[in-house]
Amino acid sequence: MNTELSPKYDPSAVETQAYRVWMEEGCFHADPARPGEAYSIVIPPPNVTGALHLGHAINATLQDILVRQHRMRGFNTLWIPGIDHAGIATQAVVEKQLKEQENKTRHDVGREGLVERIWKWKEQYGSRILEQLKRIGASCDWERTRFTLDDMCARAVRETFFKLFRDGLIYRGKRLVNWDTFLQTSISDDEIYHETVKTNLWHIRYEIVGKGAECAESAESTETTENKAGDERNSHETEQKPNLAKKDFSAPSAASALSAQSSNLEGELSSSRPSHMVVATTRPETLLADTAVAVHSQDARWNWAIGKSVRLPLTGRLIPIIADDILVDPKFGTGVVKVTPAHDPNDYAVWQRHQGQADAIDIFNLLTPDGRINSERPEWGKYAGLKRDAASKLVVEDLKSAGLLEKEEPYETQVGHSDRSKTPIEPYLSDQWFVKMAPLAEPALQAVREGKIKFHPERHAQQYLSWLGEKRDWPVSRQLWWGHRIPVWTKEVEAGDEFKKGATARRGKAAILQAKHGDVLEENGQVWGFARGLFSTETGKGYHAIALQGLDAETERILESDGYIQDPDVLDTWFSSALWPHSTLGWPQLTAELAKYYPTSVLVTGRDIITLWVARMVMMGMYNMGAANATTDDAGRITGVSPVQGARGVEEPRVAKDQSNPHGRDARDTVKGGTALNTTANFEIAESAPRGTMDDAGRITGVSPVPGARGVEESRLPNHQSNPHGRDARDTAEGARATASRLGLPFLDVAINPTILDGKGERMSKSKGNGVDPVDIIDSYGADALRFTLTKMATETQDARMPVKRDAAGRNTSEKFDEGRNFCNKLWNACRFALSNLENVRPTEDGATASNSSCKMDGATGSLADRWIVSRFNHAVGECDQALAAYRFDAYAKACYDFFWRDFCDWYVEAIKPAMKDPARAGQTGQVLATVLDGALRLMHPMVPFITETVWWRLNDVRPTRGLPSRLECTASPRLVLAAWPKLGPRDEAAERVFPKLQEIISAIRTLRNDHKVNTRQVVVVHFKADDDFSRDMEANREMIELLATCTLRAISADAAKIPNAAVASAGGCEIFVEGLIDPNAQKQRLAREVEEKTRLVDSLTSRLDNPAYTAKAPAQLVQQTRAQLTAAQADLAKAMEAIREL
RNA sequence: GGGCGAUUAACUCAGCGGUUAGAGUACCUGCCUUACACGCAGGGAGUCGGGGGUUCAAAUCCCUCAUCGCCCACCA
Repeated sequence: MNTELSPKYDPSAVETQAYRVWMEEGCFHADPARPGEAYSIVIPPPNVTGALHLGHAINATLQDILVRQHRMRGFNTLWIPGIDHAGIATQAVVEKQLKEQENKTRHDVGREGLVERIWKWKEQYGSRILEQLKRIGASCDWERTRFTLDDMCARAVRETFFKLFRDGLIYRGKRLVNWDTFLQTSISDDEIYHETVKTNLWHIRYEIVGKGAECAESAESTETTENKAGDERNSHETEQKPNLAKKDFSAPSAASALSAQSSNLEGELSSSRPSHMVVATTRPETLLADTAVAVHSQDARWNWAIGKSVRLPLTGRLIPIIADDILVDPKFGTGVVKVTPAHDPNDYAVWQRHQGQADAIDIFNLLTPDGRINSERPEWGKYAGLKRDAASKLVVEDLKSAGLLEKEEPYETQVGHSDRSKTPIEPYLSDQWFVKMAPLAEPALQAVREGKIKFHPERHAQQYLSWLGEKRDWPVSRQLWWGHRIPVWTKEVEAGDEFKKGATARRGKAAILQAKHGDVLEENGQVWGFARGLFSTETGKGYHAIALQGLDAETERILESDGYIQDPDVLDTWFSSALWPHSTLGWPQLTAELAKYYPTSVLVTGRDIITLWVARMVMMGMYNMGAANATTDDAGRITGVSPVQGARGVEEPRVAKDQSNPHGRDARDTVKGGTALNTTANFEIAESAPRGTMDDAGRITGVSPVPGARGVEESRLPNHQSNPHGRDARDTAEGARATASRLGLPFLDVAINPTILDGKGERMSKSKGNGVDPVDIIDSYGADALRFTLTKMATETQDARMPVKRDAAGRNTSEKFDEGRNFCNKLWNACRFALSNLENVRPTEDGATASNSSCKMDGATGSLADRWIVSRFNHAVGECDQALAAYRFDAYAKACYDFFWRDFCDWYVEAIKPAMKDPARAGQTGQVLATVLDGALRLMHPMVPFITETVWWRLNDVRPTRGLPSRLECTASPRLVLAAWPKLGPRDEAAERVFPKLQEIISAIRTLRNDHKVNTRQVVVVHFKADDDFSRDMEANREMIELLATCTLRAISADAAKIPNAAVASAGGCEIFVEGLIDPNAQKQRLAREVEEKTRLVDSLTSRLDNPAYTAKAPAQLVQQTRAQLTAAQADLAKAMEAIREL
């Protein structure tokens, strides 16, 4: 290979070649059999909905930095790439395309047709995404690329669903869900965004109807029994009671109604009990499905009416007036709330709360799946079939003509919209599968609370904890066609619960009908399914449901030929994402990869999916991989599968809880607000815990490692389980890994990468049009430039703003990448220069040994510059190590930048030019140059891999042996990607003390030259007045000073005489006189500035020292330092003032 | 309503108890000094959002106000 570096840096040539070599040589491929501690990362799989933008690019870059650095550090490193099928999002995109291009809906093309189209989309965008990642330079193990919908993931999904199903953690229930009427599927809370919508608040009159005609009497009794507090107001009410009954309900005058209402609001002096209640709503059409109105039990305006009814407008149906102190805020509005359980989450909660109580209320589903008023109730006849807006309009009109519309006022409200279809969502009552969260969430909370998993920056743990702490059950079914189909087959059972009586007389799949509720189904000792009885409150029918454990087309066929039907729904896309860290490694098979690389080392992701994804991965990782299912060695590696303890171990803790709950209600199954799930709408019969036993014989592969008692116990009882040793097992890396492995944690660290915003502070996204395609940036700036800039932006302050503008080609771009490009260009050219110097110099003949002995870097004979740059390099190594260990990528980039550009290019390379031309010294300095260049390339490689790799090849050609093996590790490696990470070496304090002083005086001379407008090439004559030590240092480095300051040193001594007509400066603790620079004005200006500065400093230091508290309380060393500073500053000031006087 | 974060040079951001607050970009001056003009040398530029407090010492810690952003909940 010709390794010569082209004079002009051409990113695309460099990138193409380097990446091809890495791929051809399998540099990214991980082999679990190879030695080395494991370091593994799974990529957050990008959605296959479209191409990647800069948000993905920064995420990939940061992971690649970690992966490359650890690979160089000798870890057995694996980075798994992959893509997410992104269920609803992808289907929505394809459906939209279908509509736009062919004007068809999914129903026109059918399930298979649509899924086929989505697969095509997936092929197209999936490969585009992988291509983008490669262009960025991601060093993923492409042989292990996964897709959340591939067979490997599918097996993990089946296994997990099966386990949850068997363990009673999955149930089917009627729930009020967020319904996307366009896509006709439920969506999770997280897929909703709110938009402010201008609408009206309609005040509607509901006529109060007593039980029979005896309103007054019943009112009285209500008061006496229920009102213990609020006597004052009650006395009003009691006195006013007689006026109540006689009212014309049908058409009260507006005036009287208004006055009645307003006085009611004040709760005083109302002359009569109102004949009606006024409720306000933004959704008048939902009143059709009202099943109650609620008031606060302590609200004297209304509590007398509790137990009475109101006549529902337009339908005439009577609905009860109930008390609900949670729903109703008596201070808000009229104090009366209409209750539409099937169409409002709060109202649904009311319905739940009142279930089984004396004041239980009804629930009617109002809508059809496509968002129209349904025709389930005859009373809705006129409105049935109307969509939201039409129904609303008509209802309002009808209310108006019936005189029941009290008023109509403009109102702004937040309306939930589906993130996928961008249409308003409707609360909708439907059958869904749910995962119980409480038992899964608790251990996941614990893992973070106890620091087993650490967030970086730490504060992000809070979001995780607060979300998981709610333990809201997870609705996992989606009425979609793109995704993992729910692996449950059901068959109606005629005699209601016949399935419960079945017997497993025969083994084998033919015996499924005999399987009874709670049976583990097996054949030849191989478990294949689990049976459960379901009961539908809606149809009143019983169902036999079987969840399959694995992917087995044959079994599915048998089931289906037996009349079983697979559930049509698919799983929430996050279900498969939640398994990602272990499913990609082969689980449920116990693969070598799983044993070696799980738990993964770190998850790098954006903060927006901490709840959606991170939390669920922890839960499912712990559930599937936790504890007793595998034994581990001391380092936490899985060494084998322990005998599966069977379902019993899992059951026991659960059974204990269930016993208190004989009706199958699950008190743990709560929704927000502490309301227990009402279980009469729950399909599941769970009167006994699953009872299956699992055969542990004959399991080789393909059978799940089932969590045994221990893991589950731990997770169930976390609060009793304070760390007995009082110390965090993370004290050692090995301990951390062992703990994580035992608990099944998917990763040890979570590093949150910044969100990329545009110049206006808006989140970058395709749909907003402010998204930037990383490939566009790579095309115009280069991948390394992209990576450098993104790395530098990866600060702890999360939002990274990036002004975006449009380039000539109409692509989005950003000037932010100039910095990265400049850096890469500098890097290229500096390397080219260094290498051309090295080419011209013979390396010391006998290689490392000779050079090692001839170059005494920490002795006195090496040049100051040589010793200094090695020390600076070691400083940089320390900075980089520290930064990367703390996930401070910006600090890593800065350390590289400062070292390479400022120290190496600006000073070292300039300083050694004469030495490299001098055959007597070039050998030695060449070794240092080669060695430091070697180290710098290693240090920067994770961030800018292409350019460093390319230069590395050239360096290997030019200098196969660098020298200085004792300082910098120089293990021969033909490929930088596989070379060793630099070791932290010692600093050279003397060199780092003296060199900066030389820098100072050089800068001072340069400044004088500039101030006096001396021509760049004109050599000036300089005298120094300096102490003996520094005089010696300057003398020793005369060549460097003269070169870098373009000057000749005339006199250097402690008593150098003042030179007439010389420009004067002081720096590095000495006085500098530059001959022949006569520009009194410039000189005056400069001295005046210096006097001002020094005066300020002297004042500041003086006042500090004058403060007795300071000298008494501040550290002595600091005080001493301050004194020394003051002395120096005073001396400087005196000199400057004297110089002014002499002008 | 609850939580988190931000506010530092014209712009984008570091710094998070201790010298005269830094970088990149932009700007000004001079240089095409044969590695690099995507560069070199030099320079100007900030009462660290306002107010209070703690401390010998505050950009840094605490309180408060203002503005902006994000997350969660909710608005009948």
